[in-house]
Amino acid sequence: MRSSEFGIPLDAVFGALADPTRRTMIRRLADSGPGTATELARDLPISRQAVVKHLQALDAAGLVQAERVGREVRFAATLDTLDDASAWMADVGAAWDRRLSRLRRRTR
Amino acid sequence: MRSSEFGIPLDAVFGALADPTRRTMIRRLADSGPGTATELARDLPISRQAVVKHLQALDAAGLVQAERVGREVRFAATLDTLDDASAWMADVGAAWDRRLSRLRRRTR
DNA sequence: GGATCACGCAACCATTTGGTTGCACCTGCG
DNA sequence: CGCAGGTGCAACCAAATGGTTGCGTGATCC
Repeated sequence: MRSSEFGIPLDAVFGALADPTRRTMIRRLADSGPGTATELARDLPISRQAVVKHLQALDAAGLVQAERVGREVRFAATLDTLDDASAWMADVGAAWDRRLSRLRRRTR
Repeated sequence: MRSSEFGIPLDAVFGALADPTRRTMIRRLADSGPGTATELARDLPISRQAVVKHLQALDAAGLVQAERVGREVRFAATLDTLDDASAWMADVGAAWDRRLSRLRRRTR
């Protein structure tokens, strides 16, 4: 099981997901479709600039993708990256389960 | 479809997973079995105290469980919590996919 | 009983993070 | 053209993070 070749972005992905505001944003983008920083900021208790910074974090993690449309910049969720994170978790979980069954077989 | 009732710990879980040292630790615990802070510190380039702090973070996230054995404290991985995180990601992914297929049906 | 080993607590430090405000720069529209 | 709306810096700030060191306490082993 070609485990363990997880790239560098895990830091960024988990880091991005660690913030509730950021989670809210990507959720919003995921089910209401792409939007601009200014739009996002309208629904949130923080300034547009704060939103921009969060979007940068999400972008760095590959969780969001920017596209310029005239004078505005629309951000869309790109959730392929979540797979890497899922894979990592599954991998650790597998190791643990493997160890447990090994033990179970041995003891009592 | 019991979606959306994700507890508070998502912050803690993703936050804990965001740090490479912490990921290394839980991986180590997952496939080499439980260990103490002092042991962990031997394999890592940081002090025991730093390891302790990381373990606190992992514990707060419910990713690790402490058990006192005589004069030492052994930490074991408890990965049920990962499921919550997985579920969250799956949920967002689902929303996104739903939206995509809705669009695909509509445009061209 | 005494030396030792692992742990717990606290102070302290540098850097990162999440947020703000102010202002300059484009781009589209009437 | 002129102006309004959206973006893009940059400076600045408080709090959280990841790390250190020093020292006190408690269990174990001979």
